[in-house]
Amino acid sequence: MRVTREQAAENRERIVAAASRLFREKGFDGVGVDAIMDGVGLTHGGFYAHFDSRDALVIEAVTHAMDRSTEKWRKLTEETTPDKRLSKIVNSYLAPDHRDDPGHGCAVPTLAAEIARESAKTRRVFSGRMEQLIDMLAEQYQGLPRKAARKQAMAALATMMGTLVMARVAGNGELSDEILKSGRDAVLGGAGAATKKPVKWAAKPA
Amino acid sequence: MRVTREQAAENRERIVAAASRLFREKGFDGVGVDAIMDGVGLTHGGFYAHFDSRDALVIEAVTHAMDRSTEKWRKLTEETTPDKRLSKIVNSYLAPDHRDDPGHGCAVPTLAAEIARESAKTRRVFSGRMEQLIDMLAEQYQGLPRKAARKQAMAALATMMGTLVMARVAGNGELSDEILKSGRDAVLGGAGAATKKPVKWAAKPA
DNA sequence: TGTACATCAGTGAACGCGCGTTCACTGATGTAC
DNA sequence: TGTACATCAGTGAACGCGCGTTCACTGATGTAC
Repeated sequence: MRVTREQAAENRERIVAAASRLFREKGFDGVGVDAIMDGVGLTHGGFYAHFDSRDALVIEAVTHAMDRSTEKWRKLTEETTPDKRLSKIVNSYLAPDHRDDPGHGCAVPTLAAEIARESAKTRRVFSGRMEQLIDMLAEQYQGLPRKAARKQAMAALATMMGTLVMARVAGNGELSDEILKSGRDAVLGGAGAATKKPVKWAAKPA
Repeated sequence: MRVTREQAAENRERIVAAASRLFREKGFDGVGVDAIMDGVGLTHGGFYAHFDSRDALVIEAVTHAMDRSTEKWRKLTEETTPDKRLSKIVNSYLAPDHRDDPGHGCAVPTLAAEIARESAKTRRVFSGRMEQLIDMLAEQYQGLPRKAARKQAMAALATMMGTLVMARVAGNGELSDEILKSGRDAVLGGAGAATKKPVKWAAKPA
């Protein structure tokens, strides 16, 4: 039975949102068209009224997830004073809540490794969104020249997403929390580390 | 037709090695039993003379890959003076050669995100091998107390594997090389950065 | 404003294909005498 | 050391299931007059 144009548009958006969440939770190969449409309360046959193929949805779902992350970081910075923005982002990213709920979290730790194996087109789209996150982080390194800030931002994102992946592998116990903390301290400068002054990241071996 | 016990044992090892490489290249869901056995020159039916199930092979293949990484790092440290060991490991890890050949590289960037979704048992096994890598890195932070060294090592591995994932998403062009360099400099202290003295990792925003 | 017709989002069955697993069979290896 | 039999790694066909996609159909929405 036909529905309103408006309703149809809303359904389409809900399919993208559901897919976006399910892919982050179970991976691209862990979720079928069936499960996605179930998650929206529709039947699988109707899927192709909205998308040419499952692959087309994959791209949309991933960009949707990435845009939500950018949005979230934007909100975080807006409600925080400039000197606390970096720590705000990093602490919310490397928090148990984020670790334990990949479906609503950043798509880089959950899907980037799989995207690295996808077509050049898909990788380019994702790459572009990754650079948006990098740019937002770079803005937080105001004390550094533009290029150096960008470099710090790249390494920060790599550390953040790598830390989250490793923490998730470790589960949610002591080791996992330890990993999260190591990531926070590495990016933010190690307040509360073993020594009084900030632990020097990349300390030279004795 | 039956083969020597010796031959059979060798075939088993070759199946594990082939699976290990193929999983790293294409992901757990990107390779079937068929393709693995093809890679060894056998037919798929014979697979079950060696393994109870495909899942059983997955665990063996992953530990195989991780043990090869540990072995490689061990060799690298043995042939290098203590003060250059960390940079030796990091530079070989964050090199274009490694980025462009995931099949023979570290399993953490290629498979950890997928393993995070596997059973607790699988995650525990992988976690244990990850800690071996962390321990080896921690040994390179001789100037720090045991706990601080371990913490640096965790963050270093997170940065290294995160950097590799992001570099692979970016392909193998300019952006990808830039990402690789940001990771090397972050872990090793930024020699060759925009400023003369090492860029302070985790520089406080102005 | 009301009526007749065209459109098309959504339904549910069906198709085709890939993949993990099973199984009867083969024939060289391993073992018992 | 040689012979007879049991074992079992490997073969290739077949099974069953899940999944992406197609399709005829439904009936409310949108449109033309």
